[in-house]
Amino acid sequence: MTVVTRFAPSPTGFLHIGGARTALFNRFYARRYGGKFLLRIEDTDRARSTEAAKQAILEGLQWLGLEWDGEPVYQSARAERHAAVARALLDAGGAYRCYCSPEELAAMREAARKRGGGRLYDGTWRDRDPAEAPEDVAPVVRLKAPLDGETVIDDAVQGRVAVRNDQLDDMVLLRADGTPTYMLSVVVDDHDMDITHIVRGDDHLTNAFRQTQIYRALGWEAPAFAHIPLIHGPDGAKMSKRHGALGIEAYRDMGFPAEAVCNYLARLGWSHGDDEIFSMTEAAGWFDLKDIGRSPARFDLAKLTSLSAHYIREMADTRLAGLIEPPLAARLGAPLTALQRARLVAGLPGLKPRARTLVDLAEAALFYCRPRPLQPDAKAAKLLDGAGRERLALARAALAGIAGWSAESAETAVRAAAEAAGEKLGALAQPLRAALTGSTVSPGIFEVLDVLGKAESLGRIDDSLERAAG
RNA sequence: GACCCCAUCGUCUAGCCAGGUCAGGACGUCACCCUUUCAAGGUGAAAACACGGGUUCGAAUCCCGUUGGGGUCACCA
Repeated sequence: MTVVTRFAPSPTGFLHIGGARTALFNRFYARRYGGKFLLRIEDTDRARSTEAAKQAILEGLQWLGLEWDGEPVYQSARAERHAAVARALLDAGGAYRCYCSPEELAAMREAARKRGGGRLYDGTWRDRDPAEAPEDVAPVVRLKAPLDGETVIDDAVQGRVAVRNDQLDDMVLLRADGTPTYMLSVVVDDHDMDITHIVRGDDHLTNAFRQTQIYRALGWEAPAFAHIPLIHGPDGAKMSKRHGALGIEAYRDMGFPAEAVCNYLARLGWSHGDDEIFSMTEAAGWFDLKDIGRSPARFDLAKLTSLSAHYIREMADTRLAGLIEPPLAARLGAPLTALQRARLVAGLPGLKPRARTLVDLAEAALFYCRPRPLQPDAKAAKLLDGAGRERLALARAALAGIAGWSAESAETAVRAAAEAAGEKLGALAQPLRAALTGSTVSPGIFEVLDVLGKAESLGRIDDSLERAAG
């Protein structure tokens, strides 16, 4: 049997962190067993589904690198098939028409609450003679669910879970307007798409019982279920808009590389021994449902950030440059010139270990690309006053005499100048840093000198010297 | 409220199924080292089996209960 998994988001909002992880696990599982990973857009709620949300989901998946197999299936396009299945079930006696009014239903719900649980729907029309049907009421179609016994699902994550059938009522399959409900559509689609494993959030666990009853009524074999615990916000509460439930693109915009987000998400609820940092290919090779935990996890931005820093450090310079060029150009107000790009790539090795996100990195890289004269920040400006200016002049003189410009030769020259002046290296390095970068924080100063080149370096130093003099 | 699920450092987790380890790792925190700033890196430290009963020579591991957290209870998906 070929494994077929699916991710089935409803396009009523962005792709959130939990959905992304669900998609990731489904993809891992399909890859692990050489199967297929399908995408189904559950857009049957026309009132709430939006084109923008659909795009956000597709783009989010693509950004994360979670490509699906084949074309996405749109649930709304299959409504006629869903309804036909329900009508066939009706003809076979596995379902019936119910003419209850919303008021009657509300009363039943109230009665059930007073009773302290159990079935909501009291079965009024289950065995009633259809001849008694009121003529002016459009009926819904309900499943004739089993009254006693229990419905059991053997969940790959949760284990065997059983619910007594007297807790489950006759769910609506077809609305009064003839459109199928979610519960029916999901079952028909999963069946028609040959889904073998349904990996989804814990919040669907109770739906699994209802769906199992539909499968049974239809005489279809249910797929295997794996209900993964939800991701909670940092405070332990359910992820909601108030509690850090952002769209995946928000994390992209915060500067987290996609591989860091994937790696982080993979470790939330799933583990492979003590492995923390791994590629998605490795994870797919290791992945199995039995290694998914049963308890919910809290979202921890600090750990994501540390993974982000790791992937930035490890990333190839040219690729990294490509990722931060757009925001850099935006800050500069112009596209990068070849010279700026060359300096950027050359400066990246020193910049990388100092950045935690791509946003940090772009910000820190700005000084390599800024045109002269640089505008020093307040702390840097202070380093260029009085004594600092004199030491800077000392450093300039030492630098100006260098024949073969390199990080090493610059270091030799500046160290010698510091020693001659009876100063510590830092006394010359900090003013130099302020002049060269406009800041008090930067990569190693000799590396900066090297990347900038002799002419640009001396030019920036002179800019500072002149500013301090004037 | 009813039904269902869960419970190891602050967080993510290994260990649990097939009881015997100083309960391991990672993030974060703290200290020290390195050092031209800031990072990175290195070394080290503090930090957990929710509670109560069993079963057993022995329980984080098996059983029951309590407490705490979570999910679901629509003609939404």
